[in-house]
Amino acid sequence: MAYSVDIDRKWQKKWEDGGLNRFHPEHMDRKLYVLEMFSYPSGANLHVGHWYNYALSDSWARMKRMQGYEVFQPMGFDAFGLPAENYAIKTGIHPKDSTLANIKTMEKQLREMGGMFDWDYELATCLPEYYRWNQWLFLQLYKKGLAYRKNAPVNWCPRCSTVLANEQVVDGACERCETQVVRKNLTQWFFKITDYAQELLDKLPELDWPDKTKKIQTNWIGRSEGAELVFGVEKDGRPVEGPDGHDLTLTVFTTRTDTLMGVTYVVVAPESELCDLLTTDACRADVSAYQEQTGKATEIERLSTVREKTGVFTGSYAVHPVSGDRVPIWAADYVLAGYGTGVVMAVPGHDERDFAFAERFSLPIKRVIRSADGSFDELPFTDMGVLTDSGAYSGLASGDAIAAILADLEPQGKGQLKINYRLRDWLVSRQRYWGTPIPVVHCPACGVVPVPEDQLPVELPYDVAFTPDGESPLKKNKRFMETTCPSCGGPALRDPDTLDTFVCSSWYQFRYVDNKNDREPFSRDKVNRMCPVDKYIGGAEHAAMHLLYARFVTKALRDMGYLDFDEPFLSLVHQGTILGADGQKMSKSRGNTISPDDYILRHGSDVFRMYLGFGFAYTEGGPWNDDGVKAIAKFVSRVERMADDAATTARGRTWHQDAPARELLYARHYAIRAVTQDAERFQFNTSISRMMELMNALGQYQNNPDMQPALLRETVEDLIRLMAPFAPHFCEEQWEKLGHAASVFTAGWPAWDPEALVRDTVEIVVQVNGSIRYRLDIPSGAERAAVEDLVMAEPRTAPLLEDKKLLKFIYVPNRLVNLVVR
RNA sequence: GGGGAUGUGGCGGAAUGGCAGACGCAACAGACUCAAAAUCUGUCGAUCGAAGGGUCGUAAGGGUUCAAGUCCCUUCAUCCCCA
Repeated sequence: MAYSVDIDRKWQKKWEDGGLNRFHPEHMDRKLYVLEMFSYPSGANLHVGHWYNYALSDSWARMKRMQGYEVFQPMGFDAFGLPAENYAIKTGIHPKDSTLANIKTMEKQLREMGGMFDWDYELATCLPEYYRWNQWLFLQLYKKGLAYRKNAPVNWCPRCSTVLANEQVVDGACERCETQVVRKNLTQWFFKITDYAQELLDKLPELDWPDKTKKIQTNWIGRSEGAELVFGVEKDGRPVEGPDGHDLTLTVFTTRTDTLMGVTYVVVAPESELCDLLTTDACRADVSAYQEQTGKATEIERLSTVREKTGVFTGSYAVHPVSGDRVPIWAADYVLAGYGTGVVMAVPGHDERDFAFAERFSLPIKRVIRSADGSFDELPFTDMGVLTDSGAYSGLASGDAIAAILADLEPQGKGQLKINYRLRDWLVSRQRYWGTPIPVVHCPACGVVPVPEDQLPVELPYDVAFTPDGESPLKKNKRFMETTCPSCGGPALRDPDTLDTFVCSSWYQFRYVDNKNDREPFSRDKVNRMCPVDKYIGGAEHAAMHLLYARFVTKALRDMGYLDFDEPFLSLVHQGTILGADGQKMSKSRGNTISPDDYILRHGSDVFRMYLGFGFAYTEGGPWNDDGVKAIAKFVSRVERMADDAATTARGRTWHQDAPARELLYARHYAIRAVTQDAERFQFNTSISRMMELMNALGQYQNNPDMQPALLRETVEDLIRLMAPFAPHFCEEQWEKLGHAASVFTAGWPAWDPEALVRDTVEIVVQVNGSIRYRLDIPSGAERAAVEDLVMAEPRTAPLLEDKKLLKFIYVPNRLVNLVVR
C-alpha cells in the first residue's frame, strides 16, 4: 500500500491501542522531559506554525526515545484570555463554549499529526481543576509578601469607558472605536518579581538557552549601578512639607554622579504625585494642562530621543547637594514615574536628552567633563572623562570623581551607592471576564481578606454579561460579587478582576507531571524527580515575559518549599516563523495562508512534517514553497520503492567487504553519525539531506553488479530507523513490510562504526599564500612530516616556488597545506 | 528611539577561522516511450579560453590572520521585540 493518509490512520490507531505513547514513570532513571509551549485554542484548525513547533519537536523526542530515553511529552491548552472574550463580544458565543469546542478540534488534529503525546497528562487552564491552583499560587505569594496592591496606570478608553490591554491599543488609540486612549490610575495587584531581579540575572549564564534570549532577559531586567543623590526643595522661597511631615527632598537615581556639578535643572515625571506637590499656584494651570496633554503619549513615544521635547516649569527650585545652588524644577514627559525615583537630575552638557531639552527651553548648559585624551569632545559629551569646572573635584577622572563625591555626600545622608533595575513588578490584574478570579474578598470591616484555601476554587461564573461598558464584567454579577467575609462573617465583596494568563503559563510545566492531583497543585516529590524540563521548545516572542515569569514563579515556589531546584527550563530552543510564499507573514488579509489539512490529505502527514524539517533552518523559518513539498513526496516514494525491493530479498544472509560494499558502508555510517549529531541540535534540514545522500548511495549500490542483497537490506533498515522520527507513520509501515512485528520505535537508534568512516586516502588541497593551486591524494591520517615530503616531492610544487622563498609550511590534517612564500 | 537579529547561485538553504554553494527545487541535455507523465543519467555562481586552465565572487567599504561567508570597525538594506 503506497504511503497516504490511510497509513497515518492505521498507525495512529495501532499506537493508541498498543499504548505506544504512554509514559512509564517506573523508568524514571531514563526520563527526559520534552515540552513544547502549549497553545492558545483559537480558531478551528492547527496552522502551519503549530505544526512547525509541535511536529518537529516530536521528531526530536522520538529520536531520543529510540536512543533509550523515557520521554515525557505532554500537551495542553492555554485556554483563558482575551481572544475568546473578544470573539464572544462579537458573536455572542460564550468563551467557555467556543474554547472547549476549539480544544476538541485541536486534540483531534494533534492526534492526526502523529504526535507522541501522552494524553493522560493533558491540561486546560480554563478548567477549575487547573485554575484553582492559580488561586492557590496567588495566595501563597500573598502570604509571602510577593503579591500586593498598588495604584498603577492603565490604558483607558473614555468612549468605551473600559480598560484596554496593551495589545488593544493601536497607535495610541482604542482598537474598537479609535478613540485616543488615556492613562488612568487604578488600584491593581502586582507580583513582586523585582525581589528576584538579581537572581534572575545571576542564573542566566548556566542555562542552555539561545544567547539572544539571555540577552533579551538581561536587558529586560536592566541592572545599572549608580547612586541615589538627594536634592533639597524650595517652593515660593520656603521648604515644602512632604507626606511624612518632614521637609520634602528629591531623590534622583543617576549612573553619572561625576556630572553632578553640571546639573542646571531637575525634572520630575508629570504624572507623579511629587509633581503636584512641587507645582506653585502661579504655575498650576500650565502644569495641569501639560499633565492632561502628556497622559495621551505612550511610554515608547515619551522615551524617544528624536521626539520634540515638551515640558513645563513647576515654579519650584531644587537645592544642589554640593553647591547649595538653586536650580529650577521642570515637569517633562521624558521622565517616567515608574522608573527609578521618577526624578532626574538634568546635566545638559553630558546627556543627549537633557541637552535637547535645555536647548528647546533655553536652560543653561554647563560643561563639567572633558575627554581624557584631548580628543574631540563637543557638547553634549556623554563619555567618561576628566572633570572640569567642578570645584574641588576638577581634574579627577570620572571614576574617581564618583567615589569622591559619594564619599563626601554619604555622611550627610545626601548620596549613596545604589543598584537600579529596569524590571518592574508584574501587574497581574486584568479587568476582564475570561480568566482566573482573584481569590480575595474586600470587607468593609477587615479590608483585603484572602479566601481560605479550603474554599478554593473561587469559580468563574458562567452567566455573566461580558460586553464592555466600563467595569470589570464580574462586577455586574451580584451572585458572584456578594459574599461573606471569611474573617468576620459580615457582608463583603469579591475582587472583580481576573489574573493575567501569564500566571497560568508560569507554572503549568509542574502541573503536567501531576495533573490529576486534587489535594495540591503537584506533589513535591514527583516534581523534584520529573523537573526541571530538559528541553523546552517554543516561539521567540516569549523570550522576555513568559520565560521570565516562569523563572520567577519557580524561584518563589522553591523559597516557599514546594520544590527543590532553581530553574524551570534547562535547555531552550526557539523555532523560526514560516512565512507565506510571498515572504510575508501569513495572514488571512494577505491571502497567503497555508492550510496544513489540504497537504495532509493529499500527501500524508509525514510528507508535510518532513517538508517542514527539510525546507527551513529550524530556528530561522522562512517562506513556504509548494515545490519543496513535492520534492519530499518524491523522496518518500523513492525510499518506499527501495524498501519494497529490499523486502523481497532474503534476510539473514551474510555479506563480505568488497570495494562497493565499503563505499556503501561509508555512506551508511557517515549518514548515521551526521543525522544523529545534526538532529540532536535541531538541524533537521541537514539531517534529512544526509538521509537523501544515503538514499542516493543505496540507489548506486543497487545497480552495482556486485550488489549483495543482505547488505542492501541491512542498510535500508538503518535508513528507515533514521527516518522514523521524521516520518513516523511511513517508517512503521516500511518496518513492518521488512518483516518486523514490533514498532520501529522500539527498534533502537542505529550506531555508527568509526572504523567504517576511515578511508585509505584523503584528498587535500595545496595552497600558496591562501589560494588553491592543486589537489593531492595522501594516505589518510598521514604525519605532518610525511605530507611535507610528499608535497615537496610533487612535480607541481616546484614551479609554484620559483624565485620565491618558502617561509612557512602550514598543514591542517586531512584538509590542506598552505605554502607561505615571499 | 532603544534592543535583538539577518544579508551566500534563478530559489529554499549548507559550510568547529581551513576546498564557498552540501542536499533539494527550478532550468537545460540525454536515456526509456508512438507520445506525454513518471523514472533514471549528466550539466548547472560569474567571466575569459577551443581546451588544459586562469581570474573574480558570500550586501558595500576597511581591518586582523599563513588563511575570513565566519572575527573586529564603518555604512546600507530587511525583519523581529519593546511590561
